[in-house]
Amino acid sequence: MINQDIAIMFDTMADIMEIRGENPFRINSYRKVATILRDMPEDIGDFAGSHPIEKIPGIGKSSAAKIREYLETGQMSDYQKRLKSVPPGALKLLEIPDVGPKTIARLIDEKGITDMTSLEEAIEKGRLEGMPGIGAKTIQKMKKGIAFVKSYKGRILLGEAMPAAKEIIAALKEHAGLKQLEVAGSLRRGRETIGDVDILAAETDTNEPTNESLPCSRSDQPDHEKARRGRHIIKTFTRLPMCAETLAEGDTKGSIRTKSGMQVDLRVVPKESFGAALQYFTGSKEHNVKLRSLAAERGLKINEYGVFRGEEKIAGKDEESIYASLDLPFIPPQLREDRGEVEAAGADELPKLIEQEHIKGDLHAHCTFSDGAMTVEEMAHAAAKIGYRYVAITDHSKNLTVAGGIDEDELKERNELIDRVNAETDGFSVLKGTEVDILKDGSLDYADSVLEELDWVIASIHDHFNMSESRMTERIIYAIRNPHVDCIGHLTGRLLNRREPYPVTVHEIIEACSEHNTALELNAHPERLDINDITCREAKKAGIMVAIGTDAHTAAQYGLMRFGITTARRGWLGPGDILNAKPCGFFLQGHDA
DNA sequence: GCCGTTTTCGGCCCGACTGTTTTCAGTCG
Repeated sequence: MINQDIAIMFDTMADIMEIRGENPFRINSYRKVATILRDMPEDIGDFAGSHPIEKIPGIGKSSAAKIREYLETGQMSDYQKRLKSVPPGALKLLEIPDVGPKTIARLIDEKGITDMTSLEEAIEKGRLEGMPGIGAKTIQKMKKGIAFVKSYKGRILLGEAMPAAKEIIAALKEHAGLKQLEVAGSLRRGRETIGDVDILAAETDTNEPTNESLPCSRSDQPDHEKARRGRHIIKTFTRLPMCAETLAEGDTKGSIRTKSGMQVDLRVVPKESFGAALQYFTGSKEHNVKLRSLAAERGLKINEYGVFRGEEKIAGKDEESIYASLDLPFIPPQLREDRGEVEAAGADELPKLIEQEHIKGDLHAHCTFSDGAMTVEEMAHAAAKIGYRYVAITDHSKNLTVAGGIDEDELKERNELIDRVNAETDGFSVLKGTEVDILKDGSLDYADSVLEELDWVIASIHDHFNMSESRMTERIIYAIRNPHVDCIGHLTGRLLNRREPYPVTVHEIIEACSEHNTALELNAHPERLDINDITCREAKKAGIMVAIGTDAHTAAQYGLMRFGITTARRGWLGPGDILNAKPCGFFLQGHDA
């Protein structure tokens, strides 16, 4: 995708400028351009064909010219020039924790370091010793950091980070007697991958003054007493059983690496500032910057302790108060990416977002007929038990032999079983479904006469990933045109940290879906989250419905629905945009079942 | 480099922790 290619160039230029010590605000604007390009649903080349690039807020004349040059020539001369100004391996050094641009610049200029290998060598030979400001501890940290970068396997998946965070919160509640604890950061915003886990704790003390009008620094509490309590909480944190290494341990902040390699930061804040701190540490940075500029226009100042008019604290106990001080409604964490949510909130046009309670069923599940681990009955009972009204059993089709895909006879047998299960159940239905393979030429793995017997047809790609973008797109559109196809499964086939998405022109798919009234699946498995948040939002704009499915192969995986919901919320989707917020009857219309 | 219902120049968020420091720079979020 060309947007991603250009975004990487802008990010790389920003990295180089940091090492070269250029104006931080200029660097920031380069990073912003990269983010804008990544978040753009459409191809920047297509966009540039009909719009001036500099009309995009955040992209000015200078960046637009760079982008245009690349679109026209396949080259960006500023990028090439900047690349030559640092050793090619030096950028990788930025990934080492606690090693930043200033240090790297000195390593290059004073010691001739060019990459990770030469840095390791210099450390081994003691060549860094005696550098002013870089002592034994810093060198030791570098060594550890290099080992960490080498073992690094990518960002942590939402589905791994959330349970880990919950476990730590439970342990802190137990060992430190804390009541108010929340996940913050990108994990709270529900990003599909997370750099590190942020947790926020409020000090618990019944004697604490709660007078909102007092700035926190004028609390009756002696500072040393607060510091002592904070330190105690942080010490408890760094001694939790899951902690493998302590990275920092202060009065209000601690940082550990867990045994599974995750960095977890804990911050302790006064109770009366909990909302301000939660808002602040949830981010995103871009969202906060926007709020701060809104505050500045009103003569207010926001920091992690509250909202202040001069010395007077006017908000901070909860997040609602922070937004209210700016005359804004509460903005859900999943929207806080500076993608228009602050403006929408100001105009009272925030969408009503999908919630777990709106979900009436799961539209993607497997049973023992294909590669699932549980029977139709077991899957049905488990779904009914969590309060669903239906589940679609969507076994693989015969082409997908590795996953036990079933042929027409087996499908018929399974459908008869589903009929029997449904006959015995009240208020709950099993939908007769399939996840039918889209074959290489776009045709489907079952004939129309077979598909028309089913309540719910997901069509998915499971092979021939290496096609060109245009052929892959045609292949999927061919399937969309089949009137029996209700939904396209995991559109891009990506596996986070493991497999790149196959190339597909998303806006053409969306157009085709819109034309043929076909839904897109939001596969809720944390490795997939496919379609992603950006595509969700595009689908909504085009009026396409989204079906959240967990791809459950066992009943326990119904719980993955929450990650799908989070992603849908990030895509601004509400109950009206989600197919499985509809009642069961919606899926049975037109069928005999 | 970007932006402007005060502005075309001057601002762009800011506090905690660490290490190597005699008062602060670098890193991080």
